[in-house]
Amino acid sequence: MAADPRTAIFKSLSDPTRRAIFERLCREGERPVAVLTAGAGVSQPVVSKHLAVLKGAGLVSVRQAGRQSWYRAEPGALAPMVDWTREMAAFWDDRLDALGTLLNRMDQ
Amino acid sequence: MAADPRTAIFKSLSDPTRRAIFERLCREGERPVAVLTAGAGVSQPVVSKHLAVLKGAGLVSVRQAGRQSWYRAEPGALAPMVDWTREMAAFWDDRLDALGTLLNRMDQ
DNA sequence: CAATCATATAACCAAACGGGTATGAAATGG
DNA sequence: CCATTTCATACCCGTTTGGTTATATGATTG
Repeated sequence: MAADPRTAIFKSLSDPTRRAIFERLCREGERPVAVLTAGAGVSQPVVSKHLAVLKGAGLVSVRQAGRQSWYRAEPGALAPMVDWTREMAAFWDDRLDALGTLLNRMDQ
Repeated sequence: MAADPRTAIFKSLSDPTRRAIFERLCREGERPVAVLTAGAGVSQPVVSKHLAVLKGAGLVSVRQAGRQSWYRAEPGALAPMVDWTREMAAFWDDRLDALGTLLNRMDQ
């Protein structure tokens, strides 16, 4: 999709429909396309395209089982985004700017 | 911009030029538009528009000083994104799926 | 083998997006 | 008070995006 993995991740998650699909995969585990389509609010081809975008960003992977495609969330793919956030937070920390608030949230 | 704060944040950060502007504000602190334009690789009006988008997502704020507009990053505005990530990580944790990897990164 | 089911792809469309140039508006300075 | 600086806004343009319907492909089942 985008050369930069960060851009690919942010772009993938910036669409509500697509993010909702990813959320479902996080909550419910591996699911076939038909199940994801039910309740997505859009047509099956649209779901397939969203899944392709998420796959392009590495956020999901597919397992073929007969005529079904089982998609699953790939947790590790969010790492570049988390790292970037920590990087930004470090700058604020350095400048004693809004110190702690976000870091506390990240540290639990 | 977008009703959902998460969507607004992800969308704002999904453009490389816009994200670079935000990064500079995180690194360098408060800066006027002219300074941000230098090195942005795009024209001043484009920088102003990107800043407007970031402001719409709450990621930056402005302070007017004479004819200059000093923009600064707003750390706290990333909170919904961090919270969402933690939420997703919790699901993986619950399902003992790819446990730890990302959480370790988030917890330092 | 024919029919059907699950998914992906193609073709298409309207809207949003990221960029540009031109202009407006407000503050500053000679 | 006129010229200049600083920024935002308006307008335009090509591309991307998110959605649709129609169709192709591949696996299953009768």
